Amino acid sequence: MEKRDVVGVLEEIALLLELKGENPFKARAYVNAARALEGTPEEIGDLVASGRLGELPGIGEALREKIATLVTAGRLPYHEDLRSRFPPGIFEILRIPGLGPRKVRVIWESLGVSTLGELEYACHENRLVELPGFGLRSQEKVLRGIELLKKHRGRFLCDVARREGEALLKALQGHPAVIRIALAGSIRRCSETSKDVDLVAGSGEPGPLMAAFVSLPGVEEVLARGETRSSVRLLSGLGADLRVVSDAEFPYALHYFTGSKEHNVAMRARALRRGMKMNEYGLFRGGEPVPCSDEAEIFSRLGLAYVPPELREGRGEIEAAERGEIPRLVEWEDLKGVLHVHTSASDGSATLEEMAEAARGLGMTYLGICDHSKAARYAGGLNEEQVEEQERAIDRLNRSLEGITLLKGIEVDILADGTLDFSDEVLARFDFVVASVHSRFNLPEAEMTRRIVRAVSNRNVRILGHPTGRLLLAREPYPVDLKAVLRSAAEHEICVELNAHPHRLDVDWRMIPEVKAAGLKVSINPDAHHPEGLADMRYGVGIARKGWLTREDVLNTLDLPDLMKFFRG
DNA sequence: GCCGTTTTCGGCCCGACTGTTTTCAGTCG
Repeated sequence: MEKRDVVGVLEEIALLLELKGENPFKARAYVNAARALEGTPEEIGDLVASGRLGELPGIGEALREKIATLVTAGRLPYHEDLRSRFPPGIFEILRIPGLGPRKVRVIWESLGVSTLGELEYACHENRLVELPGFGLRSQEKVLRGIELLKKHRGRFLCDVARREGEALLKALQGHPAVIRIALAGSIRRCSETSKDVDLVAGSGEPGPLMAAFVSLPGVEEVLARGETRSSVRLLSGLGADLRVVSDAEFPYALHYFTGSKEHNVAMRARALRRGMKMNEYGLFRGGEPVPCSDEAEIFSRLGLAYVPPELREGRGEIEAAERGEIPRLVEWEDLKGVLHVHTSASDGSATLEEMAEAARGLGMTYLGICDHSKAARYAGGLNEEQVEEQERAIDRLNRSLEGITLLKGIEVDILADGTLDFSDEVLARFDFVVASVHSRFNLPEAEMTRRIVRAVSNRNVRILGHPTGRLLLAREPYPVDLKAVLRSAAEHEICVELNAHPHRLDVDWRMIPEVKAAGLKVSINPDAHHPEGLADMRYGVGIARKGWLTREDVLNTLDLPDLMKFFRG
């Protein structure tokens, strides 16, 4: 069992213990152990094999044994026992905002409700109102929460979808029947969420390939199986489709199944206007195929410059391609450094040094440390003394580190009135300041807008962190007049964060053209809380590309001297 | 369930907010 799976089981045990009404600190211990595992760069198999698992902080005798069982046996009877005490639907109910383990337990025990659908029905019957600790308002809130969940049901975050997709790709790539194979669909377009994995293969023998696909180890259920298309559901709940065409048809199929639907409609209409017909099997003029060896040639045959998959959203990319105005989009290799990461000084799990090592390993030349400020108590926010302490630690490290420079930053909380969590004198000490909203998300739009405008007007602030506060598939953005915020940000020459954490991807790519139009640069920031989190910047690059950004539009493509010039305003 | 020590068990992050209640429990970040 992989580390990620072990972490998942430990977190689920914590939840189940809380549902059961166990000592909450016991549940916390499981969460702590999960964090400890996530935080160590070591392979979990090595830790178990070498008997060093117990050396991790928060893992004692009992957890050491349970984790070892999980890793070696792939399952844990303790976990399965716990799980069997509750209906499976209870996990979905727990995802309703405002419902924690205690309230869910009350609902389940007193109403016998065990699925989202039953709960919705119970709300409509006014049965929640009667329960201790509940009332009319909480019932309405639960209903709104169910609506939100239903809206997102069946969608998966980009990191999950990509991981699953790449695993399938890797498993099939070596198959002797495969000539070409690629990920298509929303994953290839770097969408922030996906419903399923789309794979397209070119092959002369679809039969054996399909047989291999439907019997891959991650497949839970085969939904459909045919010669050209098979559809399965993976253990994770994610769907996966494999379409097999001849090798000659591959470029057309890849384009067609990459989408988006809007892009394809526009492309087919264009083909018609030019006397051709286009579908997933080819491009035809008068019934005769127009041969293309790759996607670029298809675009070229239609009089278009190549359109990168990220741009294929039916938002003017075809018109731009016709004019030859598809920009050279920003690439991973353009990134020079990382801004906005956390360390164990606040709620991260790694030290300054470990984060620096990881950033250097990714080829980055600077790393901006941005732990939380003191108002973020839940996240172990730093006070003024701790900030000074960290400053000294960074100075010490910078003297010994080679190839990478640590920058002194802070993610300062924007307080409810738009003032910041540190005085201007303290903020002025940092190399740069990221200002973010972490509380009071429910202010009316006008007040929220005033609040953030005030924050970005502070001369010490250089970056506005996760500008809309959304959590993908979980929390809507807070109401805010983003255009007004962008105007103010432009006036004060600050930069807008593209938070690359897969749960955020905030600012939304649909808004990025407006950010650029306002004359603002975007900073692709991982908001990493552990070393592996730095690689999330890849998702940020994908989103930046969806927003039509070039290297020049992205702050952290600057070399350190130019970056510091920007920070000093 | 972990940890540190008071070496055998008590404390474990905590304040704001919400909706319930009439002084507080649960949830969230």
